[in-house]
Parts: sequence; structure tokens; C-alpha cells
Amino acid sequence: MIDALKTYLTNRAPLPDEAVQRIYSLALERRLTRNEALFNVGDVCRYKVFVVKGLLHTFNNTEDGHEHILQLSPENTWTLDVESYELQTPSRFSIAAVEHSEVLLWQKDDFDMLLREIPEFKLFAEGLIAEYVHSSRRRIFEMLSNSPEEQYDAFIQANPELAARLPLRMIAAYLGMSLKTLTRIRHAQLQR
Amino acid sequence: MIDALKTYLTNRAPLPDEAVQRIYSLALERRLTRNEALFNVGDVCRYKVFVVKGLLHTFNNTEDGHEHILQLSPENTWTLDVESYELQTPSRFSIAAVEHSEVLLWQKDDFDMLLREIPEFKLFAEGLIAEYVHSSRRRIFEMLSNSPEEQYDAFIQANPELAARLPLRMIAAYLGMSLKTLTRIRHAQLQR
DNA sequence: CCTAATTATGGTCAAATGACCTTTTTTACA
DNA sequence: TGTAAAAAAGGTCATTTGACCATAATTAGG
Repeated sequence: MIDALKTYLTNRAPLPDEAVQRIYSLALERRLTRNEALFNVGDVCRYKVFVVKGLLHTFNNTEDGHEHILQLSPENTWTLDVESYELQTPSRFSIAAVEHSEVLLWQKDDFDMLLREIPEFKLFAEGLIAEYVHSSRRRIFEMLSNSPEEQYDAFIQANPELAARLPLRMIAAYLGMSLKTLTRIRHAQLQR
Repeated sequence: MIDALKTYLTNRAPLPDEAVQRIYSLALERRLTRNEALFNVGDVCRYKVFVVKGLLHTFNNTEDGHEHILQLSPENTWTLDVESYELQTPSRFSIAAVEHSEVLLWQKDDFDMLLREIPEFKLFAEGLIAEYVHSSRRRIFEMLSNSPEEQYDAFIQANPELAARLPLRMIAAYLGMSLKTLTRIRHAQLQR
């Protein structure tokens, strides 16, 4: 898995080779089968997660039996429940694999150490947070202003490859509509 | 306005007095009347904004004539369009005063300088970002999983004082529902 | 304090959505 | 490859929501 991490990091952060080695040296490797959870609601999120391969989702099942997907994390992205990770409190979400996945994990203490040791890495991490803030705002605004059909179209356009790997019910759970509504939208679009 | 800033900062960040003075020395003061805009869609967001008094909202009017509110910023909070500010690109939102407000403004260059000069301030700013990330996630999840009535109740419970200062149509615009729906919810709740 | 402007409520209707169910299609994996 | 499981589509009905309208209530600001 180190190759994937090395490629990823050297493509986006100006890190010396030893830094990449150092970062990797503190990581745990883990493979997940389809539907296998990294952690569940109520657990503490102990790791920062880099997805080397596959696809994870951060979700919660409400009492009425509906799944809601807060985040989708394909290869070369990071995931975790920030709130649980930072405060080491029980998470309100689960993170599980949508398909067979490979991930690298860092414990908070280790990751914090890396951030202190490697200023370029700290800078890189800040950039990731900035991107996350931008995309959250965009998502909130889209949820506020778009009709279900517009949301679906925007999702497909922004993530065509991802959409193809997700069951429709998960796209619906990510967009906040019922599977029925999504099915209807697709049906209507086929007519045109 | 310095007193408000001093109180705010000393209550949440362990900053020496000279640091507070230094931070204030680079700020611009500005007063806004009700409905007055700090900047509009298409403008670049040139300042980081601290709300000393009053209430601002970050919003966008879609072509169909609907207002959508991305953020509400009462006294002792910060606001800006991050994406526009960080990249100095045209903003997709406007920020305006809901009621008479007083704000402090920092230009990006100046603010960046402060962050470099004062490590405790940088740390404090990181904490604010973390809080913002948490609250965005919470909001997205609530939008995904709550019914309109649950959203309204949650909003009132979380921000009772704020709700009292906002016209209902803005609460609706913040929660992503029509004024009619909000009115109906309130009507139904009165019956009980 | 007055008055125009804003805000909130209410009625009615059409459209959108979800709940619940069955059937068809696709996929996982033994 | 065969079969059980999962996913998607479709049917029907009740409910929710929004659009559009008029009216009542409240508020801003001179």
C-alpha cells in the first residue's frame, strides 16, 4: 500500500521521501470486505483513515429504518468521524466499506506527532480541511436550493465514476430522498 | 468595538494583551444598517469578518426568486465566504445585515500576518475551523434525516434567541422549506 | 404616532413525495 | 455456474409540499 500513498502524497504535497516513509511507518494497514465496518455508531473513531482502494461510506441508520449517508470516500481520499476522533467521544456514525477496500490507519497520537514533525504535512492537512469546508458549504447550498432531480443530476455530473459503483439506494441515501423518488426521476429522464 | 473583541478573545483564547491590541490595530470598523450588504454575489470577499453586534446572513437568491440562507452570524461569531476569500474569486453568496450590526474587518494579507505572528491566535483559528466542520456535518445530517417539523424544532431549541430575531421567512430559507410549510407546522403545534 | 412596507396567516388546488407492496432484474459468492 | 440475496422498477394510495392568491397582523422608520 505504500506505493499508493507515496504516489498520492508526492502528487499533492512537496514532501521529502523520508517524510513519506515516516508517515507510512506509523500507519496500520487494513483490508475490508464489502459491508465490513471500520467502526459502528457508539464506538470511538480511533483512526484517521486514508482510502487506498475501494469505497467507504459514513452513515447512520435512524430509528425509522432509513439509512442516511453523510460522506462517501473513494480511493485517494480521507475519512473519519472528526467529532469523535478529535474529542475521543462515541461516534454518531458508522463507517463501512461499500466494496472491498484497503485502508491505512493512523492513531490520533501518531498523526498529531507527524503534523508537528513535518511542517509541509501540516500545511497539506490544512489544505484538505479547507477543501472539506468548501465542499460542505456547496453541499448544504445544493440541498437548500436544488430540487431532487437537480441534486441527482449534479451528483452524477460531479461523480460519474462514483455513481456507477453505488447502488441507487445509496445515492438516494446520500441525496436525502427516497429510492422511489430517484427511480421516478430516472424513469422520467428515460422518456426524453 | 475593541472592548467587545477583547472580551471575546480573552474568554476563549489565551492571548497576551499586546496580541489583542495588535489584532485590533489591523481591523477596520464598519456599521451596517438593516439589509445593508457587506458584499454581493459576484464580488470578491475581501475581508474576514467578526460580528461585534447584530446579525448577518450569508445567502443567495436563485433565479426562481427564492432566497436560501447558508449561514447566520450573530454577535461574537465570524463570517466570510471562505471560498471567495481564500482564492480571491467572485463569491456565489451575498452577506448582509439582518438587523443593525457592527463588524470588524481584516484584509486577508493582514489576517494571514497575524496568524503567522501570533501562534496562539493561529491555534485559536484552527479551533474555530474545527467547530465549523462539526456544525456543518451536523447540519447536513439533520437535513438528510429530519422532517421539516423536526428541523424547525431543532433549530428553535438550538437557537431560541436567534429565532426570535429572525423573520419566519428567513428561518424557512435557512431550513430549506417554504414559508407555507413553516406556517403550517406552527399552526399544527398551536393546536396541541 | 402614522403610514407604507413587510411579514405572517389562510384557502385552494395541483404536483411531488413517501409508504407499502409486488414483480422483475441484477449481482454476489459458495 | 447456479442460486439465494440484493437491487431496481413499478403500482397504488394517502400525505405533504409548494404555487398562487388574498387578507390580516405587525413593524420599520420618518
